[in-house]
Amino acid sequence: MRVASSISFMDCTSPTGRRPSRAGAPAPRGASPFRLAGAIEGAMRFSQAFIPTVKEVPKDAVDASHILLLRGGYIRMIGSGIYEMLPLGQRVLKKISSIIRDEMDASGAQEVLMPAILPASYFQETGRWDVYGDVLMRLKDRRGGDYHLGPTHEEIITDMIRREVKSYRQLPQLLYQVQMKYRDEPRPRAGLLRCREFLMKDCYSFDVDIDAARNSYEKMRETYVRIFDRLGLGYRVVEADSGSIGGDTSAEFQVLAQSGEDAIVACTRCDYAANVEIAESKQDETGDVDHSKTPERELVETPGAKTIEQVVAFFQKRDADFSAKRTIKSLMVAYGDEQAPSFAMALVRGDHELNEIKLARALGVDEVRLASDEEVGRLLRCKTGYVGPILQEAATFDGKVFADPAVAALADAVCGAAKTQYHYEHVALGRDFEAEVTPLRQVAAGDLCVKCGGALESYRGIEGGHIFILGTHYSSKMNATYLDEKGESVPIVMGCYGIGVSRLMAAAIEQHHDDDGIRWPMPIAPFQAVVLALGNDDEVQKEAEQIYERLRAAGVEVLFDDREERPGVKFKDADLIGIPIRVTLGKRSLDQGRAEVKLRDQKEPELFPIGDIVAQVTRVITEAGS
RNA sequence: CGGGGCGUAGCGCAGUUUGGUAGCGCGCACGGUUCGGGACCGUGAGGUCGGAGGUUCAAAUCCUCUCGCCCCGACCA
Repeated sequence: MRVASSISFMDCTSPTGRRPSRAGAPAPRGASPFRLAGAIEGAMRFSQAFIPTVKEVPKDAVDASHILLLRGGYIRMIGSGIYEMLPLGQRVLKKISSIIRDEMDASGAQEVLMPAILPASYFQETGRWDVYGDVLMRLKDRRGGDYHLGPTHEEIITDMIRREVKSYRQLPQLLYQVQMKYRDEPRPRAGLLRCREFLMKDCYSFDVDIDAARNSYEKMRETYVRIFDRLGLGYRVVEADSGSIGGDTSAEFQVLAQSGEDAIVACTRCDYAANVEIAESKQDETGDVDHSKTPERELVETPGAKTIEQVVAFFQKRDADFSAKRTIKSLMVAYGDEQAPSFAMALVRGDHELNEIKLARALGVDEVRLASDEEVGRLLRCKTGYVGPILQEAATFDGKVFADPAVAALADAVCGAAKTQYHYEHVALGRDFEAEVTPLRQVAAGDLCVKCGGALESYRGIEGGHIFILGTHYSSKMNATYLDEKGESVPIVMGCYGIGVSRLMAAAIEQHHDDDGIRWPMPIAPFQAVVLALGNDDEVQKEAEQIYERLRAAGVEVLFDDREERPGVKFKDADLIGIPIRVTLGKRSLDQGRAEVKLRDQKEPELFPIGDIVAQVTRVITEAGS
């Protein structure tokens, strides 16, 4: 065992593993006036910490953040999509939420805490008890009453507000909470990125009218920008679909990462950025398509050519220049009542993808789905793969047909003949078939920006935050009204603003890691620095301990690796856990009166006189900001 | 919900085809040697083979049912 240092009184436990006596603890914990900005309480000895790192890759983990959180001893899974936070994980969560709380408070929002377990009546009031379906974690109490765990809290907070707010004088209000949310996801995956229980900061604004609500929304947008900046994450604010939460205006804060679930496009020239679900690009030229020279339509037998790829391969045999850009992809979709669905046909150019959300909007419905093979057969009398807008006689389909502008721009195209094993050659919209022209396709890299005409780039992102103007969607359903100056009853205008706290912890790793482990941005690292004492030389141990004590006295969150482990083990663990600053002391450097400082982001260490270490470390932390 | 895969020691895996003493690596405990990038030698502890039922003299292994986990898709603030 190590020799106790005379200044180790602030330790959680003494080096002997026993608690220090009260009398020996002059400074109350958490009272250090020297704490650096962004620091949370705590320094720790590795030998006494609960940091169970593992060498081998857990078999069920695939994503970098999942693997590293498990290996680094941050989290453990106890059920599908349900995780425990170990001390390191909890520290990171605390740091992220304290930055969030700091900025939320600064924006004027007030923190509340609502229950996680909710009586069914609130969601029944807005219809979400049914709409949310299987995603709601439902329970019954002993008397058979219906309850559920909160997936989000619009109804509850709207109720809180409607009971108390009666007058315009009581508005605006801006309330938030940091709380566990529960969603029975169809498929939890990727560790903390998609859980059934997750930590979320949710905030709700209540305003007198839409203009005031826009103000709140703008204020939150700015607050979010400050939060994401402070977290040290690379992100884009993108226009987004509002989804099932309702409302019109919304923006997502997307943490950029190759492994992200969401595809987004961003302009290389201006600030336009959007989720591909709703992204638009500059309209393709559609005016004056000249098909006067287009040859007569021709029915071609195309055995086995079911996919665009196969069709292209078939026509390339005659014309080497033929490409998917000269084909029309025809898709049958079903919408409306699932018992008796309606059908529509969507046409996009062969090299484009259909955006179902855009099609749904064109149809004026919430969602559409691709028609089944059986449905296509019944409506068109042909197999999928040969669908086309020019129907054969036996077809019974009489729904709407929509075409993307890029299809309208084709003067001489190939499309399915709506007859199994056949395609048409030389067809053109307006001559051979009719369709309503509206943007339907998924925007892709290289398309032109709707705002400025610049080229769009594509990224992948992880949705870390989402802000919405809800309007009166909830307040009108729940009768949350106030009396205005004229004494008239008016529905409150709402907004809601979420940040996935636990998800951000994983997102940060997806964005910041290498082969050796995590590379935490300074503001959210569980510790700012780690001190490694190498070898079992008494002098080295003593000196390293002094450095550790001086760092903590200076307010640095520091982990002291005092374990009786070989150097390699300590280096590997330090890299894995991902602490930004590593201070290493070994016999060699001690003999020169020096210790080594290495940043997790850098390859090479730097040697400094031992007396300068504290200054160096605090300088790096200060420069990293938070 | 559709498709695929996997459940054997704390972790990672072999053993299942062809039924017959449950194994390996890591980790853990003890002793020794080592000590700047996951050391080495020796000794040792640790397993209802996911669960239930069945076939059999005999089941990790064959059959039936069931539970759980992962991946792809569908879905998703």
